[in-house]
Amino acid sequence: MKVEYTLIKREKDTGARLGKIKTNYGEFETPMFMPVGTQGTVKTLSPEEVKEIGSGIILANTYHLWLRPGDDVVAKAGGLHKFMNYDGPILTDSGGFQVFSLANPKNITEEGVTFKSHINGDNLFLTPEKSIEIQNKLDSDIAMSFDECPPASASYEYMKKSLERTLRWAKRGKAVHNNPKQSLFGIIQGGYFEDLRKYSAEETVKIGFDGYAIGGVANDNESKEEMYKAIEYSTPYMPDDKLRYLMGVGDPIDLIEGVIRGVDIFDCVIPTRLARHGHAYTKYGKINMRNAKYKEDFTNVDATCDCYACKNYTRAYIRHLLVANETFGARLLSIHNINFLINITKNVRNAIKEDRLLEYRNQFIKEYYGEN
RNA sequence: GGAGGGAUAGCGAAGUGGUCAAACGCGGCAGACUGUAAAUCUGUUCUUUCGGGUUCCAUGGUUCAAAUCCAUGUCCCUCCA
Repeated sequence: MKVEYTLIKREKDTGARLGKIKTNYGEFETPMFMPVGTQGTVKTLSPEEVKEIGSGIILANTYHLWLRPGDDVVAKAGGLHKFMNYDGPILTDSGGFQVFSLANPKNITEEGVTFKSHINGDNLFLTPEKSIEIQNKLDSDIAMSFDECPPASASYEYMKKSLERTLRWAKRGKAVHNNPKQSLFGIIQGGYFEDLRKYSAEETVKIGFDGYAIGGVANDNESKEEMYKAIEYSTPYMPDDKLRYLMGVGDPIDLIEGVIRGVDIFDCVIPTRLARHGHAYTKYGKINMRNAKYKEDFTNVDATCDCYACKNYTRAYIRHLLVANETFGARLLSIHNINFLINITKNVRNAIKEDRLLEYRNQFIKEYYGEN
């Protein structure tokens, strides 16, 4: 089956959506945060741990799995779920973001994109058809259209040209998509230009997908205000009865602001990357757990947190692990940070149910950014 | 007893007359990170009232100028008896 989205209610002040999504691998409530497992693993965590944290769905990457171990290997294993022993829903990104993020030389033409493999420098050619074909084989629950994700600094003219090509790519991808169990999502581009976002959204919806994503907002150093506007420019044109996915966004406040603007799911590498780099989210802001001041801090990372790391380990111990380069430290913080974001989405869901989302947002900001 | 090598910042290690407050690595202290080329990257690390001040085992010397040359001492290492 395709994923089925049900809109349960809208929050009274903001219109934020509480929903439910059904997949072949179970259902979960939205808003939801999706941990990133680029190479078929949420770095340092087992699939069981990811599920225990309460994550409804994870993301894996077409580009990376195509290069290694290869989509054929995954297909032979029986698909990505079996290959990585994860029986929850999986969304695969199309490799489109890698067009933006991977090192040059790269050449973008109507036909597709020429990459240099980041692993061995091989020349690679990825097309919309190829991306969908790979995702069909990976057998994820949700495949993403192959898009171009231009830098935020791109000119209006380039953005327009790029977005139109992305629309043509979306059609081509849809035309070859042939996995009946897999949903296919379209991606809205258009940078921070209101008319381009509207145009991209309307045209993408016209093509017709099982869900829709907003792309190109987490590219480079845009301000949060710009990013929020790009979301506002997009969501009004996205259908009520389909899942809305904001790609690459995961700063705690951005999750809340995204939901307020009509978004259902998010993905982001940041909780796990920050964890590996020694940072932890807390109710009172982000902290660098490597700092000397935690050397003899025998409290847990976040007094309000009930995750495995916080229930069992102290800041002093985790700092020791980080400083000693022990992977267990990165693991504990990955558990904690993902838990923190998943918890935000849980709090957001409750706030929607109780029609107090703005109140929740304001309280969160006060505590997270306040002096404390 | 004899021959040779060495002592440089928290540690390891470059530098062998001026461009040296002294490369580089580690360690320390901070910062960044938003569809993961990311357990990565960046800054900083004698002292200072930012003018300077005091350094390269110790003491004395040569020189306009010494971490670098000379003398003596102390300690360490290797080899031969």
